[in-house]
Amino acid sequence: MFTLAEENYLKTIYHLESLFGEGVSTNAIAEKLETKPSSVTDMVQKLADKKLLTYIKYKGTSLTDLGKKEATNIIRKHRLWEVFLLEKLQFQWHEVHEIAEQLEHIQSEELVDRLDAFLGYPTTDPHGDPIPDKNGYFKATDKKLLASMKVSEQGICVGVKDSDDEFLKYLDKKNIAIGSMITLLAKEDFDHSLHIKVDDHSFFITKAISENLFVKSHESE
Amino acid sequence: MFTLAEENYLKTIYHLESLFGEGVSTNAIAEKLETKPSSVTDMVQKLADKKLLTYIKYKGTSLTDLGKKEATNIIRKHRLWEVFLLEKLQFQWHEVHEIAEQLEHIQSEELVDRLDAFLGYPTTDPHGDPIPDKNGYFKATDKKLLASMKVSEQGICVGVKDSDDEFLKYLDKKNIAIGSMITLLAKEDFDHSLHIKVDDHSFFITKAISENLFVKSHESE
DNA sequence: TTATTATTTTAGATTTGTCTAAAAATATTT
DNA sequence: AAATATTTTTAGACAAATCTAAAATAATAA
Repeated sequence: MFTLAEENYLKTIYHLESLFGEGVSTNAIAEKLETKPSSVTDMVQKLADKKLLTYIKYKGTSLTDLGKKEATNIIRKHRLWEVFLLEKLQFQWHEVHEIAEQLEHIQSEELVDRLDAFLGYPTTDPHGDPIPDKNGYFKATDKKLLASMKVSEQGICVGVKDSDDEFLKYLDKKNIAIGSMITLLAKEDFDHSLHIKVDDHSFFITKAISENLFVKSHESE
Repeated sequence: MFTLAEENYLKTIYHLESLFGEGVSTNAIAEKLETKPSSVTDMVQKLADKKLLTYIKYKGTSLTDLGKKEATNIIRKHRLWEVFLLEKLQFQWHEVHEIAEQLEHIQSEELVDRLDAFLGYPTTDPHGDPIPDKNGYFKATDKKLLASMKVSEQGICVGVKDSDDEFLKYLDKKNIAIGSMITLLAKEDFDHSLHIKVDDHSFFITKAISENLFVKSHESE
């Protein structure tokens, strides 16, 4: 249906739009896709011709409903494959994204449906992000940053904010994964580091780490 | 490492070479890939520059060891994905090839190794063809055509010769699959049709069908 | 408000993989 | 062996997606 390049543009514009609102700038897209602004202008005009987005010169672009539908479908595929890689093939957290970037472009609705069923219709991916259903519908999760927890509160790890490779490796090393039960033992006011317990093991994490990990309150479950 | 087009050429040339011997003709490649001979000439020269094959003008091409290694790796991936689709996602026989054509191009050695392990290191794919190991090594199966069986002999279905879509649908309908036990009840000399028993069900098949189904003698197992 | 800076677009070139049409080489007939 | 047919290659063109360099527009500062 769409080329690889087109799909990557749609996905990127979708993400930028949900982060910063309508009217995504040419430079923002170029930076995310590691390409030149002039290339973005070309492609955006092409996608506008195909009614996947609206584009006003010098004013940025916004996806149409059709474009959003395509984008969420690609995101659905990406996240389902991530679940597959992690749960079925025992990949580690930081390894799944790159491979899912390729798998998300495989064209077969039947395949996606069967994969979905095979995985037991998961609703979130290994990063805690929701997996859209066949119609592109999904509800935002009630996740919050580990940094916002109160002392003695318990939370279940549901994802990460920035999936930096080094960070994901750190999590793997510390045995923090989706579903890990995290208890906040103490807060250090001086540098905002946290003393936490994961499973049976307790240790300290820096402020930066705590602001990059999403948890779901254990009470709310 | 290689582009999609390059990989498809390598795979096609490998298949043609194993069928008809060294020195694959430009037209043969063009026909298989549904492209023009002039396009083949261009690509073949490019692949020769990359030392993946040897090419002599007007004389055809043959894969180098490097080219064969690449080709068998793609075939390995294709066949592993076919097993996955059939065994894990419950696809039918005739549906797997087209999707595997896409999946075979996913780049990740780690992924292939883990998939291999996840599937239990299968040695043949759903068409009865051997799956090369990591080093490209595989041994030819001792399969033979159903048409060559003797009356009252038993065989296990191991694959098909031409995987025509209609034919695979026919097999699905008749409940003939990899591993099916087939007993030859009788041969009709007049039209060479066969009376066979599959599991508990017996019926007639035409000569054409019997010459397109591979079995492995049950004694040899 | 004018000058300067940053962003975005246009124009033209490049690469990959393809095509058509014509030329060259090889194979087959007569 | 010459004529004909087939196969293969070359030459030149094209679409997709990208780039560089220059021009146009918008935003910011003096």
